[in-house]
Amino acid sequence: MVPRKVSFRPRDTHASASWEGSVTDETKAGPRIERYQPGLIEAKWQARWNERGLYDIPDQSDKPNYYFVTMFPYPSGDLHVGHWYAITPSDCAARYLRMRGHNVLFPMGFDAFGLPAENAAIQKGIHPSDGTEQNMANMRRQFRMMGTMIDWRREVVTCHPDYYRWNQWMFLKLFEKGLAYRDTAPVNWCPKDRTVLANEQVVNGLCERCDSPVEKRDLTQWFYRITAYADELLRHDGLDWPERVRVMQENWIGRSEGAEMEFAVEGHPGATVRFFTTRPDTIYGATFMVLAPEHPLVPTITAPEQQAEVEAYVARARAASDIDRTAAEREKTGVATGAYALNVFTGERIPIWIADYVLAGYGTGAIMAVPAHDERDFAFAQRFGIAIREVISVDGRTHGDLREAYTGPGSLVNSGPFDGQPSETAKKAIAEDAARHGIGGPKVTYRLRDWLISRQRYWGTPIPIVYCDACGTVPVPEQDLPVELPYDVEFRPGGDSPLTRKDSFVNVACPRCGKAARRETDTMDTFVDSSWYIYRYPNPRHDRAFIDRAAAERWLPVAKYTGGIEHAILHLLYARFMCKAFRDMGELWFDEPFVQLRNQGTIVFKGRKMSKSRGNVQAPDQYVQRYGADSLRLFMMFMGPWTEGSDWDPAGLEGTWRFLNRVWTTALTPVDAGPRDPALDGLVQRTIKKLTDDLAEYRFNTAVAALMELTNELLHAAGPSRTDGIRALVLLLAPMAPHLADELWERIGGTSSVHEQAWPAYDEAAARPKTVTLVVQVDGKVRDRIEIAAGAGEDGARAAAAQSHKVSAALAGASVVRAFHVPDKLLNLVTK
RNA sequence: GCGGAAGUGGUGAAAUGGCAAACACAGCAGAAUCAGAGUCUGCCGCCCCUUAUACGGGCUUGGGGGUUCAAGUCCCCCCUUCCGCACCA
Repeated sequence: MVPRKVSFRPRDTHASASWEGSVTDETKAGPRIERYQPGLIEAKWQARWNERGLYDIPDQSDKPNYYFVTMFPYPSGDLHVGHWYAITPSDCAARYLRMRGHNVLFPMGFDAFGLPAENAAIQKGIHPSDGTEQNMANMRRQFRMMGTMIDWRREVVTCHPDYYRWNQWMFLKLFEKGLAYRDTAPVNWCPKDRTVLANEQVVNGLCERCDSPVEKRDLTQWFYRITAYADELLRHDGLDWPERVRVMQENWIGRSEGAEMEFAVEGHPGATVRFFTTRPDTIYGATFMVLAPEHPLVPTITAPEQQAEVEAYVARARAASDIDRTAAEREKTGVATGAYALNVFTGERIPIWIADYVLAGYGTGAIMAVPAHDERDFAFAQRFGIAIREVISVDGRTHGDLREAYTGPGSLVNSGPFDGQPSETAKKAIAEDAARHGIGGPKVTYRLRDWLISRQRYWGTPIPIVYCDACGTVPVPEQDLPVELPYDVEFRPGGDSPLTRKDSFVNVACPRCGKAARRETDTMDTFVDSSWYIYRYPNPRHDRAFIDRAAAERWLPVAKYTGGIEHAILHLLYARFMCKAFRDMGELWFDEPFVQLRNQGTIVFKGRKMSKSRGNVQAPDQYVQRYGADSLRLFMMFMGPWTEGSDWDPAGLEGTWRFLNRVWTTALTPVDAGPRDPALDGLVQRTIKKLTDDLAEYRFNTAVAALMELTNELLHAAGPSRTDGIRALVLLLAPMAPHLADELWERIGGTSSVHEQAWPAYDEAAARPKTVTLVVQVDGKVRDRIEIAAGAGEDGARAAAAQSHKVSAALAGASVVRAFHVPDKLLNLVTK
């Protein structure tokens, strides 16, 4: 049984033997009109566009170039409703710009490396390469079914060697510049995916992909030095980006200004504790220090009598997951090391503790603790009975026992020579004083970590490095690229990457000395692949460089970029970093890859984000079959504001389907003779204006509504105004419903394709209504609505209002003391 | 906890400080039809007046206050939801 909500009449819009005979009588007296059959029309126009190369975009034409990119998909095998929601409105916006007179490149490709393909290999025995190729073939078919204006000649596929060889080349360039390096660090390990992850790919302690709790492991891994660009990445000057994304990037980079200093450890000559603080002004209140449990100094400085307790605490901290350790509002724990540091400013010896509220990964993994002016230090000091000394005071006096930490500004007290200084100036003064004493100085710290790019998996770009016992870490020479991923490998559940077991891959002669050496078996994070694909679209087959500069200079940077908000700090930050790094190498000529960014909202199904891994994707195919791609495209745009996202409920699809049927009927019903209709002419002009503005701003929903209103009027109109209105309607509909528009364009006698027509122009004066409804209020309450000629002044409006008996009745006995007139809209008469 | 966005009919939603609910979905009624589907027309926030209709009137954008001739829109306080950050020194 079919549930009622989604019960559809048996209707196959695709070709059937008898379609030519199926006609309906739409008008009482008029001739019979063919039924709107999207299946036939869409197949016809997709084939014709293809034959004519309508979307083969030249690099140069008589029109200005415009580079419009929407994020390319992972080839999961099917374009689901979420993809349609992301892609078809973007396609509409690109088509609109094309009609506005731009030479618009709207390319597509596949982010084709990644774990799902490899997991399928392990579980189902499908080779990632074969599975991915099959998936891409199906998705290309689906893309054509959508009616997109993609220039497929420029398709980019990241898992093909002619793409990833440049990924490897870029790695070598970054390595040369010291921007790619190998280091041992505590890293995030996903036990389910059996690979390390970048910080950006860990969300609340869980793997971004599979939601498994992430473990910390000390591993030697490859990093891209994104932190070298931290300050520049903080700036979004000149970018037309959503504020939200900018804020997310700023938070992620997390710049803080302060000072780094070091205190000597008592009884350990040469040993110092380096720490970062944003409040050097409070240093006279530092009554203890705290090291992260993982801090390398801990074993050295721990006093013998504290050793057992310290070791136990460190072991516990290491075992705890990040989620447990960072749980908010957790009670403070910690252990004294028994060691003391010397606060050079106060000359006091202060105890050194370890506690897990200090993070190994931030700053130096050590802090000076100022309980009087930091909430966390306050809680810790209270719990362990450590001295709390006030050094910042709002009123310049000291106050004895503090009940809570004071974290605001004030003037310094108990701070020796700095007493009386405002805290803001003292920050700088004390940091500089520290520099004079040779124990540190001003310092800026970031939360952003370098980008961990190596993955212990097969289906990715091999990292072009060879390890030689004699020569060490040796980059693969450029001329030996690509380092090809071997096809013939064995996939096993769990364990290492298949590459580590592939002797013919691993064993290699050292490029430097020729002796036996071993290849790096890690592959690159797939976010590396997608961090530069936009440079490849202009000429994806260029084999001399990662970018065909001659072609790319005509397009780059990307004028409009659309995609999901989930990439705010992942893809978008990485892509900006790569752009800047290669700009500094002279390979790119612009500072930012994406001039304008817009995020579509998320389309959810029953409250959950649609994704293949969650198993709740909704297939568009049945809807395309029943209503056609044009109806579905239109519905994607009509559901609500595109940037807000929506719950997937196909019920409303019936509305856009009916609308397109009305357009069809209206456009093909012969027009009776009649006089011009100035009111309809005005509506046509206003609709053109509305569509022009709305499509430029991605306000698809109100644009569709305006076309519906126009169509509802045209339905009952006659004469030349109707003919002109239909022509405008077909042109305005073209970016949204490209197949239907082209069919109607042909049938109403248009030449070539509707997609090669200019966007209709409008005349501001003609768009203004000739008669308007004047709302007359008395004391702010609506009393009457009067039709008057547009352009009447206040006197005219008041004269018209005086004629209204409803207004007179409301004014009975009262005298008008003031009047407010909004021309052509409203008159508010205010009485005593 | 900090930062941001949002809260409007049965539903999706619309509204440069100037007629709240455009445009649709669902629903109801009618036309046409042997009948259904599709199509077309009308109704479709709440309350009151009225036997009922017609005609009227009042209220209504999460709650409370304010600014204004006029507030969904601006300001203040509160509630709720969603998103981001979250022991970041």
